[in-house]
Amino acid sequence: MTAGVFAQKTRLSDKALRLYYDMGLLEPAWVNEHNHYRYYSPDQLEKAKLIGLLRQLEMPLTTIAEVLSFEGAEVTKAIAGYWQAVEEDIQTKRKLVHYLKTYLESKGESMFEVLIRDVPEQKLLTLERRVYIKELKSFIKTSSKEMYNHLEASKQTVTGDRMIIYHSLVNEDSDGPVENCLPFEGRLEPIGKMRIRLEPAHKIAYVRITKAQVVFPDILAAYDAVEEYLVKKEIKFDAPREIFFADWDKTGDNESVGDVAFPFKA
Amino acid sequence: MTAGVFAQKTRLSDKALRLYYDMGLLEPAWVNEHNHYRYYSPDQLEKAKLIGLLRQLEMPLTTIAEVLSFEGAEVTKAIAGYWQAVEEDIQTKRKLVHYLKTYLESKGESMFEVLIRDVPEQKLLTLERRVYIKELKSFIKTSSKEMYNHLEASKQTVTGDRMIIYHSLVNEDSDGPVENCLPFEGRLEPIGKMRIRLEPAHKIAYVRITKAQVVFPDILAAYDAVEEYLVKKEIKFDAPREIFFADWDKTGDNESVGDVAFPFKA
DNA sequence: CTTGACCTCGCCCTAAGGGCGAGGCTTAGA
DNA sequence: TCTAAGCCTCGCCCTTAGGGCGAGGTCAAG
Repeated sequence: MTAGVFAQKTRLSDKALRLYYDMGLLEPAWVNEHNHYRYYSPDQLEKAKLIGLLRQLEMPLTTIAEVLSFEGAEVTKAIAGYWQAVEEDIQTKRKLVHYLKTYLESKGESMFEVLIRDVPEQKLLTLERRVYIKELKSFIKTSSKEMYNHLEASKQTVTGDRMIIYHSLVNEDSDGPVENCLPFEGRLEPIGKMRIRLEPAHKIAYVRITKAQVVFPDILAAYDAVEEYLVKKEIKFDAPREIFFADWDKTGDNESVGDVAFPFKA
Repeated sequence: MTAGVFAQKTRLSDKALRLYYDMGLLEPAWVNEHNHYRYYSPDQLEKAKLIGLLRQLEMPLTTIAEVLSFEGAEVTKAIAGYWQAVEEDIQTKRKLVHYLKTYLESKGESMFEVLIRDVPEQKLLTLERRVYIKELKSFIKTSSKEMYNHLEASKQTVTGDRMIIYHSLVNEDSDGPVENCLPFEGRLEPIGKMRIRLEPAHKIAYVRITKAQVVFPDILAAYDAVEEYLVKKEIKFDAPREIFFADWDKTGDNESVGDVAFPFKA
């Protein structure tokens, strides 16, 4: 079967078939070595059609190649896995759409009240790492645990509110350094990747957030509110942070758990 | 504010900002005519951030430009409209995933029994048009109504099963000509774009489908079954058609409404 | 005056092809 | 046997929304 006929039968374009050949996704049954004419066999119709259907899902060709390398139930599993990821992606975007809606509707009348307060000098035990948004939760969990363990082993206790500092943008495809911080007093040796540093006294502009608001994209509104406030006042600020003063597990969804804060020099 | 500072504040890349400038989506507050340095004003932060969020939805820049050209509630509406389209697209794909699952699971043991029957010569009143899959339903509805009206006005009646012939591929981005056909007897003048033609006697290979199966992508399985049968027997066939013998509105979801058929010459 | 940081511009790259045109191959008709 | 039409391949440029890199111009501070 010539390339043209095969294209018609599979409802794939000639160009697409050539591409699949070039990248080894669907090799013709026979290729004339002299003029490079491609000839397909009827056995290949099924595979070609499957590729076409997977492309209708906008599955990338590399993923399709993977899927086709499987057999039997694995194929279905691979497709389901891919689709699961798509659904999750859509779910995130859905939330963003919702956020945009409320953001645009409440334009101007921010739901947040921006406050200012002084933060005294603090000694911090910190763990910093570059993480993507996906890894953020687990990073916070494990790094907190490590640090608490270290403090306990050293017979020291936490003396302030734990903080997450976002030194740079963290999202789907940008891993800003994130620093998990625990304030303490007394003496402590740094172990592993932990650092001990002194944070000078400063002021922060902040808004108080509830547990329910600590979720993408709702939390963006909190950041926006503080940032807008500072920009309006022409105050220069440093890396934003989330300061948690409540015990996460013991806090209800509509109770305050912490602040979204931007430090600045008075 | 220089380009770099603005990029940091908006969390957009420098390249992106330049692109938005080049295409007029977000013009800097001032551009140095001599060295083309761009300078932005704080007023533009909000717009830039909105663009960034819309890009997170993977909204195309042209659509973003449209959205930004609106004001007030129109903006929200435009975003909602865009998102609606995305959801519909996902819904279609979701169905396709489901179809793939059942298709791959029931590999080999097709649920359809392919049958052969003779179709006698028929006189057809037809309306043909190029339509995309989106327009298909409404085309069938309106063209059927037109033809029924014409038959009634001419005191003729339908003498066979109505048929939809797909002369070429119809989907999201390919509008094959689609022909809606009503068999009749007697004399009739063609009006408007209607055609009257004689379809010679032929054989068809077909599978019977229920009302529930007349929906993308389930109907693909029916097409596949017949096509596979004919290919295996090395029988050449013509444009496929859907032949409906039942009254759509009076048929239950699991009752047969028609056949998916491929005509061929014996 | 120099250094380093910042900025622009231009080129090439991505994924999955679409469109077009040159040139080669094959086959049917004259 | 010649020719024209149709089919095939290959190569180039185009699309989106930028990313990466390098050359060269610019700015502010030491």
